[in-house]
Amino acid sequence: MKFYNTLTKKVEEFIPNEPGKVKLYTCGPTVYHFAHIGNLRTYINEDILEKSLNYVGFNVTRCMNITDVGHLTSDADTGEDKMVKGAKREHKTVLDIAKFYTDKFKEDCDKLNIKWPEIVVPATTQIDEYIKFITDLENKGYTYTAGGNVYFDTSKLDNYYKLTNQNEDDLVEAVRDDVEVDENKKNKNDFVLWFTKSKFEDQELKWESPWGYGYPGWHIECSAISLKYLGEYLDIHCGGVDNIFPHHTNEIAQTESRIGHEWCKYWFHPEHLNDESGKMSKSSGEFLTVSLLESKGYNPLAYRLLCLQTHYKKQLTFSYAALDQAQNLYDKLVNKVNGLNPNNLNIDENKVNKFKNDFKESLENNLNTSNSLTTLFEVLKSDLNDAEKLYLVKDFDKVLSLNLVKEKTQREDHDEIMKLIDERNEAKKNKDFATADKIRNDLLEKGIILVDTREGTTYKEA
RNA sequence: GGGUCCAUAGCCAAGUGGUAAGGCGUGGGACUGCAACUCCCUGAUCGUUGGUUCAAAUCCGACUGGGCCCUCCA
Repeated sequence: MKFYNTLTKKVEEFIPNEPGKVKLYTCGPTVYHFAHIGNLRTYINEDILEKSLNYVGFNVTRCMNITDVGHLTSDADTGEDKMVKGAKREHKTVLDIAKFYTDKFKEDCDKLNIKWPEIVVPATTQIDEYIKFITDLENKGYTYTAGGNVYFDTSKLDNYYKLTNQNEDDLVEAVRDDVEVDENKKNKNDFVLWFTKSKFEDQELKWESPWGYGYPGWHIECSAISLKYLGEYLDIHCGGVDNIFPHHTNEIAQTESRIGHEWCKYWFHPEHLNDESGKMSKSSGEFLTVSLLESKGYNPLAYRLLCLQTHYKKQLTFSYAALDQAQNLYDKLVNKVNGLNPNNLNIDENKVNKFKNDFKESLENNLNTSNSLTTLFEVLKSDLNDAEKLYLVKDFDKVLSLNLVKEKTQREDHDEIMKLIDERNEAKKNKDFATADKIRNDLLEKGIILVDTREGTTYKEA
């Protein structure tokens, strides 16, 4: 298995610390609002990574945090906390908001067939861990206190920038207009581990600590949760590209300072979904959620398919034209797959294995999902028998997760429908097309689509 | 200013040195009472420009054009 490693800037063969086992950490969502489909693209690609690792034989343990504390608004560094803002908007407490949007996020993941990690940890449940973590760093001399806050002193590190190839001289402070320079920092890339002096007046969640009543910095949660649940040797750390600096850079700094050795060898960063103007955001442009797509008649899995057609290291610009294409393709795939009739056919292992191998090689080659889809199309076009095709579709769908095979459970009114089909065929024979079309349309209104084939007429559900 | 990702037909795209996969759409055809479904056929010399090479979309340089990051973010 090879994939692009941000740490080395190369596509590399993946070798876990323990043969056959993978410890995978993914940065989770900040649950102050609905996720948009751009957020979800990252999780789709991380899902593909996890399932591909499983497909080629690894045993994956995955952990994800839920950020429910301490994040700024998108508007200004000096503004309200995102969580607080969400709470005010909806007249709820911060933790109610977090619960609500965590549930919504999980629903979106379910609709997109993104597997929910076995370990999911809300940040607010681990305050003791952060305090232990920061105390350790303090004892080792990596911190200082200024202006009421505890900072990490990056000058103690030789290779703070190993993830990004930057250097301190070229770093521009407060490059965004809405960010203020923090005068308390000794070095421009130092960052806060524990706040007691909030930038926002109304930070709602605070805890007692050795440094005073306050709340954790923005980076400590992922480090602490990862160490606690996955140990000192992490195999892969994931997150959207926007996390590379400063979030992941700071995670490496504090974690390796604490444990005293290299922490994680592989860093996986899928690219963003953009809209015409660039990075998709919740505050500008159309707020594209899974629910919105559904309300417009799209299947969420058509969006998943759209993502899989593109490589994860390539930015994708969202358009309804592209989504329409994906929806068309999705419908065609489902039609083809469900037209297969595997009864009483045997599976020839040799013929099947050739395709399985192609599929696997595509995934192993830096998660080339576009090519793995091509293998799927080739299977459906090939001269394999229907049992073999269905077997492969099911096998591929372990990774693709597009629900291509609809389980056929017979409807209660099956006999009734078949009777109507007979009546329609009788009418057709008598050239009474008015009656024939009426039967077809009546059934369509009930969500039943008639399918005429050479072998006769069947039906399917819309 | 620095870092980083990208640039292939109308659209989505694969391609990692040997002379352009696949998909959607379009157009044509088969099937059909008409349709839907399905099936067949149908298109590009790869942002520009130098260079390396017998050979480059693929390697190197320059340029152009996009996106992202430089303390919220997926």
